[in-house]
Amino acid sequence: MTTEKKEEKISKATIARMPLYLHFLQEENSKGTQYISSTVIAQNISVSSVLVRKDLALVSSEAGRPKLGFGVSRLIVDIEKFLGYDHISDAIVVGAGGLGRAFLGYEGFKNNGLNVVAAFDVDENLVGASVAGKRILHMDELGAFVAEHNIPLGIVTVPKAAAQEVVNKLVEAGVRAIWNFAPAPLRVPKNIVIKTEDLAASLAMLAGKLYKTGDR
Amino acid sequence: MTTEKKEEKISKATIARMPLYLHFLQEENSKGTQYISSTVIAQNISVSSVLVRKDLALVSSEAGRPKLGFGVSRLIVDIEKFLGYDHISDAIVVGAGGLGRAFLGYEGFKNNGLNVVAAFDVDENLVGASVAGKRILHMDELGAFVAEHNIPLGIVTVPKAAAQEVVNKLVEAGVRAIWNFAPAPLRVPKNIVIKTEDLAASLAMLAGKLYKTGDR
DNA sequence: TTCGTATCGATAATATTATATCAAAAAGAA
DNA sequence: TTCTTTTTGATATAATATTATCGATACGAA
Repeated sequence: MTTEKKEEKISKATIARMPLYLHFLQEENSKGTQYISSTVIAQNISVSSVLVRKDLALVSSEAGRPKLGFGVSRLIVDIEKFLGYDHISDAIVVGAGGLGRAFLGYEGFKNNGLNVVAAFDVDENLVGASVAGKRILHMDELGAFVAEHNIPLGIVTVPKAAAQEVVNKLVEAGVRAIWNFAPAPLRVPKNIVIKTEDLAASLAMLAGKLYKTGDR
Repeated sequence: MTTEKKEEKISKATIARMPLYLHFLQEENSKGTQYISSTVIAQNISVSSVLVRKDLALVSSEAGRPKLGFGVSRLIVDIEKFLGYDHISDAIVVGAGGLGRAFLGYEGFKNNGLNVVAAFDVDENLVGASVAGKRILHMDELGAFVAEHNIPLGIVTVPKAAAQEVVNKLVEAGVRAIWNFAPAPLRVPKNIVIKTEDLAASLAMLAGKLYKTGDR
């Protein structure tokens, strides 16, 4: 079945709105709402209704119906599929510090299709311990583990100085994507997908907005 | 001296690039580089040189010099000032779960002008404990603490269900900005600055890019 | 001192993203 | 069935962000 789904370029801004749509739709769904209009969605997400329709048209093959709106459950399925929430994939965390252990202990990402299965570190005091039933293993075991379990995603929570080296090891081990929380821009081969979570930049925006309010 | 600095609207995209510029400039500075051209910066940040000049013009009053480029140390000072890294302000964390304790234990944000001084929770098993010398207090003490220490920023790391209530308490207590890590859109009065860190959306972008590479 | 050149900063052109407008579709009432 | 109304989806417009172009500046060499 060569569905030949035209893979149009979907902007980051649109992707970023998808979880908002999804969240609201799930809420409505649990209230028993069957159909919903773009106007209602728009008001709750604080965007324009036209934008809602454009966004939804990009990820859902089912068109909205005049006078009725969009089918809530169908939208949920389509958005979840688009976001990859419909198939859970495994991930490992490298760096078992505070943030790394938080990832180990947090089950919430299962709702986002993400299952963290183990952590890795070089600190002998941490290696061997478990958090929420998930082991902390030594970095030396990383390569074999990734290969054996075919892990597609590595989450990097090590200090800045170690980040590039860790990323190299992950790439070598065979992960296809990296979610980086170290405050450093990293270099990866072109076929590897990387997203650096720049909390400093976020904080900067917060500070910037505070500044604009004058009260600093 | 009414400098009357025209506070132009600086886009989020520009603000997000500032930490990248800063990081690179600090690296160059430590290597002893005195002057640097927009072209060189552009190559390292992977943006166009024109954009670099535009961005820098927005935050630095000192102009670049033809044939030489921009003064590195001066740029660092100006960017840090713009980002608010030059004056450290205090913050509290609400929710002493994995992520909340990670914030308590992480000193790195001091470089970004942020000092986390205490955490709050309702769990009696956590209240009274300390992480990295910082106390975990009971939610009931939040109001008095914020008022007494004049805390401007609250970091929310509670589960989704509790997030709105916590935010209300923070606002009532008198914080002026909120950094929200709960996966929920929250309502705040207009004079309060809020930034929701939507990790689900980030993850979605990662998944989206992976999808585009076809190898899913 | 003069010249050649690297670099900036201003302006114009393009690309991207969001909003406004409106004809067409279809549910539900009369 | 026919009419009214809501809502979609397509197209046009506007706003924003990025890139291209080019004259002006000043460093450093001759």
